[in-house]
Amino acid sequence: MRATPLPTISPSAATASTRLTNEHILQHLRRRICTLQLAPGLRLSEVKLAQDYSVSRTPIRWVLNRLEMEGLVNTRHGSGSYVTDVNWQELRSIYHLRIDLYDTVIRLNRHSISGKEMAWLKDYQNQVESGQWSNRSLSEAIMDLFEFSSTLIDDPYLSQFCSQLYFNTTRFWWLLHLSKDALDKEQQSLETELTQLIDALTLGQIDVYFAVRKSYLVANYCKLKQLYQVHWGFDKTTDPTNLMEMLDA
Amino acid sequence: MRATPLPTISPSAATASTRLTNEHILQHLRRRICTLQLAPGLRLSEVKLAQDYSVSRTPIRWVLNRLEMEGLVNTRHGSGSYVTDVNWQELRSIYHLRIDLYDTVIRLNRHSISGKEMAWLKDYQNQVESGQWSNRSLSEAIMDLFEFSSTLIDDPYLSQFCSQLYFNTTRFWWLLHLSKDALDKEQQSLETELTQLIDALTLGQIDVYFAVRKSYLVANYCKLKQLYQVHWGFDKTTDPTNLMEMLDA
DNA sequence: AAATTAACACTTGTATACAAATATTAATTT
DNA sequence: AAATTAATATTTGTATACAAGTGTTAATTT
Repeated sequence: MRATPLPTISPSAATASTRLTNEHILQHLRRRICTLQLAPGLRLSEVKLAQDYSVSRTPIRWVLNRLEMEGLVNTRHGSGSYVTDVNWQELRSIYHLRIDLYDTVIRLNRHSISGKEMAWLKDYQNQVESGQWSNRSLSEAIMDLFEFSSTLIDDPYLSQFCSQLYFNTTRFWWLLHLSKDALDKEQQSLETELTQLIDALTLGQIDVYFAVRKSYLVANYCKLKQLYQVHWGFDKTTDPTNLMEMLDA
Repeated sequence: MRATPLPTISPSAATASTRLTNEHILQHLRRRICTLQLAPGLRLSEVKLAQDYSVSRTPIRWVLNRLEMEGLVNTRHGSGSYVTDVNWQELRSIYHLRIDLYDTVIRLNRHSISGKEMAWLKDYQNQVESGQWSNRSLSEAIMDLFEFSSTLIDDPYLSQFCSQLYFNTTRFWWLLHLSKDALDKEQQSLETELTQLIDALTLGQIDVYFAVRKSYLVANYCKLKQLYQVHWGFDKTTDPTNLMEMLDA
């Protein structure tokens, strides 16, 4: 169920025969941040991470640098590396940008679908329809779909940038899917989106594919916006409310 | 003449009292790459750079990692760190993306001009009109204007992304301005652009500011495209011609 | 003489000791 | 007892020795 398979080890039991590459550690740590296993505000100790992944501080520092560039971590000399938090204002900006960027992708992207890609998506669809989904597993599955979609963007700069913005918003997915009811609806929503996406690729219309993706992003943004307004009033532009406070409420 | 003043030392004579920060080294090295002082294909030795900037390999490796993420350097284990080269295909993609992104900036950016920014631009205009400009100095001045413009983009993600793309195209500026004649025309072009930019800011129309910037980017792209077509024929999509070969011709 | 192989020099990657900065705790002063 | 200050522990940043990989050169073999 993964576009790029992650090593299935738990980080604290990294006694695998082959040493983990820096890229693997980066992906693994990023996932843990994006799925809220590592909550905003949490301090990440370099020595602790080094022990967890059975490497020295040097590769860990490489990974933390990457995560800092991506905006997921904030390192302070003598203090620690902290998982970043985002307030509503910043979150809204990122969503607006992501929505607008989809138009750029639709205009510029000239990717032609391969059989392998088509097969991946159909296999993914089967697994989504047949599986039982928890909060966590569905969240990860949706990340898998995003990562697959980003491989359909030919321009490496654009693809990477879209991913970076995604990583900074996906943590808030949890805000919308705390209840069992919301989870079921999300699964249904994903299934209908998948049929549309497959239809688009079957016709070879990559632009339609991303148009569908965009519409679901907009829908998600609207839901989040509504949730925010219900709980904290309308358009407080100077609102410092961050993710952790929203989760607590 | 700099938005963010660089230390004026030459890198080999870094005997300054205060140690250079990593950020300074990064900016300095990036400038040297973007102005072709460090040509595409060149191998950068970590120990050599460490000596030049009077630091150990550790900060240098941090800088090279950043430059690799920006796409300006390519590091290979056991071999070296090489300044990247770009072929026409890739260059065109980046230009298309940059042009399209200006529309995103125009749509989303809500920056209000401060007196300080206005003053900077007018001072810049004075210096451009009064100064004598060589190839090198005009190239650096144009980079200064870009860096100033990017500070007018509020969204940090969008601003940084635009900068990254800029760094990957600006090296080709030299292709268009090898002759004294082209240089003079470029200076005149810059002067007229500046009056338009100042007019836009005076009226508080930041969107117009970036519309002007966009038009000059498009003009530059067209010039480059024309140059390419004259020398290497039309639309060879599989053309591996890179910057170094174009400069040689 | 040509091809192959082994030895060596050189470069980046990792691990680790130490330096600099920060956070915490204990001691001191008021 | 409260506030301040000094001492200590903890954390990230830097320098450096060593490991792993690469490229070149010289020796060896055919």
